Amino acid sequence: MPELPEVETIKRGLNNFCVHQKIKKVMVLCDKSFVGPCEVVKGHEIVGFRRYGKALIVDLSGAVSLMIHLRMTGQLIWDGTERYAAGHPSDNFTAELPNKQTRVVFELENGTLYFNDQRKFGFVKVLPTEEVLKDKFIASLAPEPWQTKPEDLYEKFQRRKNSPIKAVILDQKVIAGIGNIYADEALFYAGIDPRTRAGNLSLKDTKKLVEGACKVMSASIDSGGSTMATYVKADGTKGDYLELFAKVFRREGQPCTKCGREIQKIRVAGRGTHICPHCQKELV
DNA sequence: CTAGGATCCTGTCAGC
DNA sequence: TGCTGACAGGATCCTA
Repeated sequence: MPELPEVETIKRGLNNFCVHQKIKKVMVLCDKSFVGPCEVVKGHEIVGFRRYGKALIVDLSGAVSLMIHLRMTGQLIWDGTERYAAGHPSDNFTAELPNKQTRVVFELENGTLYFNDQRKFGFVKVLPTEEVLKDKFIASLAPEPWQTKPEDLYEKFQRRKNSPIKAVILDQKVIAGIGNIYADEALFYAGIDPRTRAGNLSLKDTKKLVEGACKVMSASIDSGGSTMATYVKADGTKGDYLELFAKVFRREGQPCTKCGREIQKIRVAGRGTHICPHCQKELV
């Protein structure tokens, strides 16, 4: 679930709450969720946080780093004098921890950091700091939307010309950080039907799509990511920031904010996909 | 090389 | 109530 804006939100929060603290103890409750020797982490201080696409890097003293990928259902929940939680939105944000979905626990000096992950697709991986950039996933990441040159992206679209454009922008080797929410939102911004073959986008279409990705992601980061724990709606019920800015994602059956026609949910590249059939045109 | 589908795992929800 | 299948904010692996 968590995409670039959510991971950026986590990074900023943890930098605020956890940096410069020593890791007193690590508990691995699910072997699959922790790659590498967990003993080497103990006793080291958190030096800082980095983010590459959807991957979070925790740099520790002793030239050791952690790479954390939340995949579909990962969450990082800081429990100190206050709670700070982000990632896949769920009751875990406010629940008693650890619980059934807790996979790794980091005891720090002023609180505890929980890595929760319902589906166990995510992981924490230990590696020497100098090898972070050599990690296969990190090394193959394309530039993020703000650094993407439309000309380069256009080239990649030509190479993948027969795939639906949505499938192509979900590929982290093509453009980094986009997931199912922001793919739908960026395509809506650009007025492009997600089923359009990538080869049918012009350079102008490509520019518009990059612009859309930048705008929707910046807006999300500015509002704290789409999945903060703290958002309470006016009526007192819980919500997430998603509903503050999403124009199509999870809005099937509701009117399009531009034209009033009904937002539809379809299936593209094996993923649930939300479109306005009137505002988004299939390019041929 | 590309394109498409299966797969990892747990949980929830709709339909019968 | 219980069962079944579909689906889920990701990425990789396998096959053609």
